[in-house]
Amino acid sequence: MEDSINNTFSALADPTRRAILARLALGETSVTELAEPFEMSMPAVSKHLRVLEHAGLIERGRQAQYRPCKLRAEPLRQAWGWIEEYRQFWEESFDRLDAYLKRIQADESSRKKKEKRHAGNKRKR
Amino acid sequence: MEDSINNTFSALADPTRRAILARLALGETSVTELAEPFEMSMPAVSKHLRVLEHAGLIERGRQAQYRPCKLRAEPLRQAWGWIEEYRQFWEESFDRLDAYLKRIQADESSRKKKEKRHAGNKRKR
DNA sequence: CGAGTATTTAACTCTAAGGTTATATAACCT
DNA sequence: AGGTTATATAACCTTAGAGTTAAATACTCG
Repeated sequence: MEDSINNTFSALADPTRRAILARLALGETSVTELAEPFEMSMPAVSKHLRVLEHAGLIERGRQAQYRPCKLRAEPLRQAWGWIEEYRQFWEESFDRLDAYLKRIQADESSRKKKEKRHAGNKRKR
Repeated sequence: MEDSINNTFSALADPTRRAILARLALGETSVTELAEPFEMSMPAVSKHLRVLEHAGLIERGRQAQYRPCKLRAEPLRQAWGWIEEYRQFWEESFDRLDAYLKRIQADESSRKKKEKRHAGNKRKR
């Protein structure tokens, strides 16, 4: 389980493999067709597929001499879930921006009310 | 940009680094404290931190002889966004289940209405 | 300044990852 | 059976990753 997320993330760390997944999102296809866009040998692609399969990100069938590959998104769901836990941290900046805008607004209105306060109004960073 | 997602995913592929991020989610802290839970040397942890920093997942400050680390979630947001694109694929099974349940329900009611239709009612898979 | 603490860098080892070419396997088609 | 197509495996090379220990650096404090 812990292991599976390792496999997922390390599978996703390679651009060739991400491209393969992107292609598979359009639909099941053969190894040869998957290999076509890449400037690398078939065995290299075959290895990438093995990694993806091992990570559970693809399934392979058999259809005549073809071994069609198909996306399996379950591990992506897990990875997504892991990252999701940190969501508050990237939304924080929006919160800060929001808070900042609110402060600005407050300043605007208080400046209108009492014009006396001068500009050097430092805030904690 | 393409590169940065490589760095993010490969940084996340290591359990030590994920644990470090989890710790940092609780708040900024020193390298020594980060290293404490792990059975590995300081230089090893230091290297992990360098990887995380290079991926933009942490920031480091200076405070006396300490070099406090702090979570930076922006790359997580990107990674999350990348995975998010595949969301429909892991939700598909729920959709299928949903569709299945609807079919069952339909069958139930139609069975009640006209009891004549027999069971071998194949559907496309 | 000099000792102590926190952290990084250097130099090295070991294993795994990603690629290659050449060869094997599997199923198809006469 | 024998040739063709699709894919996988074997054996190999090169580089990167994760660890180690030992030494350097960057501060603090008395």
